[in-house]
Amino acid sequence: MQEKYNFSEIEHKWQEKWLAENIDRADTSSAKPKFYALAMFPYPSGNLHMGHVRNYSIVDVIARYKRMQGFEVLHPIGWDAFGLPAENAAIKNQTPPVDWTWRNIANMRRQLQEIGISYDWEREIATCHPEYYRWTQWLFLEFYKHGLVYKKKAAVNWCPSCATVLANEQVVDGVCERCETTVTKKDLEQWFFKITDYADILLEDLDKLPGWPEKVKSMQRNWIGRSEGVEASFPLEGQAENLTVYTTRFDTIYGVSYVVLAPEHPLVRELVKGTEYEQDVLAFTEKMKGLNEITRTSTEIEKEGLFIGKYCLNPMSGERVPIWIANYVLLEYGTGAVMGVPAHDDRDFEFALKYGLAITPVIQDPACPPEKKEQPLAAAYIDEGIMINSREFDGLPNEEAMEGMADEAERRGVGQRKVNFRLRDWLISRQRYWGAPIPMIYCPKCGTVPVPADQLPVLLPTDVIFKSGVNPITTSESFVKTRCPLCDGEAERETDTMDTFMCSSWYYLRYTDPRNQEAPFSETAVDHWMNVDQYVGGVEHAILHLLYSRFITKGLRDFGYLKVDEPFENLLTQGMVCMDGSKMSKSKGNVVSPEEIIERFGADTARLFILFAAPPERDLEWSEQGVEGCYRFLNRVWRLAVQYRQLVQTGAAQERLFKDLDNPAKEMRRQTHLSIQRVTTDIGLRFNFNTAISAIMELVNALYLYKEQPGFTLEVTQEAMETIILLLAPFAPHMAEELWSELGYSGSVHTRPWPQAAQEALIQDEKTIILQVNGKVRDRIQVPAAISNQDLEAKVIALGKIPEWTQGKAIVKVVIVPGKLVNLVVKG
RNA sequence: GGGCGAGUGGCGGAAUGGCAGACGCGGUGGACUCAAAAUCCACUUAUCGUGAGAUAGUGGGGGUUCAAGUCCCCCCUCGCCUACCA
Repeated sequence: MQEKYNFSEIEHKWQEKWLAENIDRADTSSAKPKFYALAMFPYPSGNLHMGHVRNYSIVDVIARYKRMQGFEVLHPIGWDAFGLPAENAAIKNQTPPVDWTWRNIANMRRQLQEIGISYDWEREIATCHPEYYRWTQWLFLEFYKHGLVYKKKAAVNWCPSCATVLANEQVVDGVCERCETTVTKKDLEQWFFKITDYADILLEDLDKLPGWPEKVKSMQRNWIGRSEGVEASFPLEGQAENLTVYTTRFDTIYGVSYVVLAPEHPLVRELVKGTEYEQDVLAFTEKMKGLNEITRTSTEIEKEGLFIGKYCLNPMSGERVPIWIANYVLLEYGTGAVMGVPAHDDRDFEFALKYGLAITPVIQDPACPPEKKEQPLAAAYIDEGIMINSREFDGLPNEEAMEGMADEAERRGVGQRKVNFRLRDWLISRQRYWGAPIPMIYCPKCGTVPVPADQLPVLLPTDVIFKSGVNPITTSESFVKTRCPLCDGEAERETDTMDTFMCSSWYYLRYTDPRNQEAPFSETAVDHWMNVDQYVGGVEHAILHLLYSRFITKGLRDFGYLKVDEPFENLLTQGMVCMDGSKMSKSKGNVVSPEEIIERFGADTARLFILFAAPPERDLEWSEQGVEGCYRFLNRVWRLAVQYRQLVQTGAAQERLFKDLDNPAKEMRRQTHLSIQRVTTDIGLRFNFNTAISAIMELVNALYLYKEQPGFTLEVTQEAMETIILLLAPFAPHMAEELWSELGYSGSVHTRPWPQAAQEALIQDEKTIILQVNGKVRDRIQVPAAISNQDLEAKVIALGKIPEWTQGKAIVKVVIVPGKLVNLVVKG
């Protein structure tokens, strides 16, 4: 055994051995209970960053710990390999995306192997591999077959720079998430997944996920945005048609003083046609179109609107109501038309004030003093109250009136209760090359025809030209020109590819059976491994990826391919890796490369630091000195092993008897088992790896001191050393493995059972009791652990410094917390 | 505007309602050394005190409790998400 900790040599040696033997292979037919540990798979950008290292280290600790606990662990890795950067790189360097991507994967695979994550490499997948995207296409067809995929012309978010459509989720502050170009609107025929059919169940089933952070669930709830309201029909004056509005405050219907439409609302053109208002209205609409998403939807911008010269009738009161258009009404939500109730809505209030529209209160604020009741409102009153100015509903609490009014509207056929969602259907078309082609064919005779499943995959063509602003796939004649599967006539292929969120919405299923050539996965494999027991990734995927994955899982369940309702049983969202207070990123120039750290300190140190510096959910502040501290700690463990080598080796495999231990030995042994207990709960129950590591550090510190004791006990020392190595195995797998073999143990430390805390070792003969007077700590005493409360009380009152504090005062109460504390409450 | 977090030493961070600051970093002192580095040991919230110790102390203010960093109410600051959703 070398005197010095040579991490580089050790790490490479074991990495090669583990890989050659694939010791982390997951066996589907194993009799052990299964555990599926999963990190969100990476985009192969070319290099691993610290965020990856953190993510994978967290999951690796869990995976290794579970293996030692006797579970058969599935811990796979793969590549979310389709996407824009490959294509941009292709344009820039004139290399095909496929080459760029595979080169990046090769490099990142090597980097992953250098941090010693315990993956089953035989299950590695890449979404850009035809054997993978073949099944992504199959998935598309399955959803199509079940009526959950459709094509429609839609005003879509268009990024002029990427020349593609973006999902709402990919537009951030009105600019493209990827290239930060301002997004515009464009009318295009697009493929959609009908996720809205699943809106209710996606919302409801969030309650089935106690293992998810509340934060993520609430983000999904808000995104789905379920609301209950009424769709009311306002008859248009002098026309047969109705104007439909959606409202969640039908109780305020008698307070309507105007109705307002989104400028793009199709009725607007019709209503103003040939009137004196036409020109102004069209000009206003054009102006709105010209504004980008941010300005348009910003609450900061002043409300602006225009009367369009027409009226409709309030379906409840029959009152004549002017029709307006305004910038604050969104076409996409509800019916694109809103009833304006200035007295009880902040936005309507602001609008009415500006344009001098009537403000009629219909709900009385109970807190409003009587003398103010007749005065004009200073602000909209949006809370509960008693109805006024609402005919037969006057005097009722507004919640009650809401029900009555809705009943009446339904009876009279002028309104209908309606549940509305903010969630839109999922637009999956992308006018890009580097993605899974949508398996559809357009035949002049037969129309839109799906590619038969046995003809999959629809391969990406290679005879394409890459240039900015054009979908390269359309430049491949061999791809576009095809034959109709039905009539064999000349036909054309769909040239759009799928949103990469499609590829990542089912990869966790493919891992269960990654080499299956007949199906995306076999029933046996998927039923055996699903659900994912622990999923770990960044909170940035809280909405999109996780919602789409839940949707796809529910669809496949409904089609009969799966049994599970939800894909991810437990979710952990890890914090960012920061430096100097802000997220490590290339643009900020505050990045530390994992490779550099591994070269200088080794993978075990890098892993240990990243797990020790903060609990996993929280942001982590990178600290060079912190890294050195962890390196020092591992060296300290190494030196301990070097010193004890001879001693431990002689007893490595033997049964140990702990008889006639002296006090220091008992204390050392207690420390050992206490550490086992703490590390076990910290990893298994709390995911607090930072405190788990500090518990191991304490054990190491205790052993350093114990060895200085005259006549220390061999068995106790052996047990402590062995425990340190076992507890360290999930965190610093290379060092643990090396020490395990150097100290004469056989086999891999990673296949050893996790140590168990022996209860008898934790028992103390004596305990320290805290003595308080009126809640303040005044003294502490050593007492036999088995002391009775009476004896303890008597002892406390008489002994130590306590009489000093109770002198001349009456003890009114004695609180005893057994084994811990005595509090005397005194008076006078 | 709304939602969710978080405020604890010089720093990262610990504390099932029961000794605030574990562990690590940094700092101080000592040992080893010709010397330095490394290592090992000890100390390290502030104020007062030679000392034993005392007092204060977890963003601010109230409250519940024998006992509050922890539970309840109000307020302040910071971070993230979301945003005219009718």
